[in-house]
Amino acid sequence: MRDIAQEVGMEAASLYNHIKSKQELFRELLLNMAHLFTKGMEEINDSSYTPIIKLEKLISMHVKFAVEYTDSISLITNEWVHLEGQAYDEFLELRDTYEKKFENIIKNCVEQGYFSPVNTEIALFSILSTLRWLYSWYSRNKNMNPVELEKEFIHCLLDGLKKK
Amino acid sequence: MRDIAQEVGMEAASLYNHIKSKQELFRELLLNMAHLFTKGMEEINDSSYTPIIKLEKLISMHVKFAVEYTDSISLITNEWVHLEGQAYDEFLELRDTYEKKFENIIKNCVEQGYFSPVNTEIALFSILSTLRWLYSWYSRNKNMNPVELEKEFIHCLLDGLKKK
DNA sequence: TTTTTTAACTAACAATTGTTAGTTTTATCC
DNA sequence: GGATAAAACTAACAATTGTTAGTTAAAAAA
Repeated sequence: MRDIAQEVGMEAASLYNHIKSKQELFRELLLNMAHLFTKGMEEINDSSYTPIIKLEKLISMHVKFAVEYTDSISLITNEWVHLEGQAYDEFLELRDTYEKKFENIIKNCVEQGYFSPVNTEIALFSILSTLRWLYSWYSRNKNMNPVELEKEFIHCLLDGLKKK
Repeated sequence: MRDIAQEVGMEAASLYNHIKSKQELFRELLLNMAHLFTKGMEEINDSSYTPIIKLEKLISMHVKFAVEYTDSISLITNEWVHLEGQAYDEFLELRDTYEKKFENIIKNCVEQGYFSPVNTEIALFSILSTLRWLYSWYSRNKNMNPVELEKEFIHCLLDGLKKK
C-alpha cells in the first residue's frame, strides 16, 4: 500500500479515503478484468461464425486486452490466488465457464472437420497458456504491431508450424 | 520459513542449522533446476538429429521435468523474480542463452524447409509459454500418461490443429 | 463568509516475517 | 562414559505491512 501511495503521490493512510481495503482494490481490478473476458466470450460464442472464426476472434481479443490492459492482465494471470473468500469462488467460476466455452468451440472445430482429432483439453491448455502469457512478451516487445501480432499467433496456434 | 519448518517437523529457527538464509535455500532450488535445463539443452543441441527431432526432444524434456520436479518447476516459473543480486543475473543469463538456442533450432527448421516461414520469436514464445505452464496443468491432471501427454503436445505445438 | 464535506496528513497499533543469541537435547567418536 | 559435535529448542529482535484514530488542509455548498 505504501508503494501504491507513493506512485499516486500521497501517504498510504490517505488511500483509505478512497478504498475500504487492499483486498477490495485488488478484487475490483481483478474481477473487472474477468468480467471483460466473460463478456467478450459471450459475444463471440453467441455469434453465428464458424468455430474456426470464433477461435480467431478469441485470439484477437486476448491480443487486444494484452496490449490495452497489460497491468490488469498481469494481475489476473499471476495474482488471482490471493483473492479471498467469495471473490475467489466467483473468479474460479468465471474462469471455469470461460474455459468450458473455449473448449467447446475447439470441440466444434474437431466435429465439423476443421481440426484433426486432438485431445481438446490439451489443445485448450496449449492455446490458453500462450494467450495468458502474451502480456509479458508484449511488455518486452512494445514495438510490435498488434495486428501483425494477432496474425502470427493465429498462424502458430491454429495452422501449426510444419509445412502442409 | 515457519511454514517450511512445520512441513519438515521442526521450529523455524532450527532450519538455520542447515541453511544460511531463506534466499540461499531458494537460490539453490531454483538454480539447480535452471542448470538441469541448460544441461538438457546442450545435450540435445550438440546432437546430430534434425532440428525437428531436436524440438521433439526438447518438448519431451519439458514434459519429463514437469512430471518429475513439479514443485521446482513451479518455483522457477513463478518466483524467479525474487532472486537477488548475482543469482538474479546468473538466472537471466541462463534463461537467455536457453531461449537463444531454442530459437536457433526453430530457425533451422524454417531454413531447412520443415517449417513454413514464421516469426521465430513468436513461435518460440508460443511454444515456451505452453511448456512452462505444463506443470500447473499436470498437477491438476496427474492421471494422464506422460508418454501420451508428450505425443499430444508435439502434435499441438508442431503439427498444428488444422487438418492438412 | 460561514459551514460542511472531502481528502490529505501524522502517529501509531498489531500482526507477520526472516533471523539471531543462547540453551538444551541428541548423536557421534575416542 | 565422558567429550565433542550436530541439531533441536525458546525467546526475542528488527523490519515490514495493512490498517485505524485523530487532526488539519482544501474544496464545495450554503
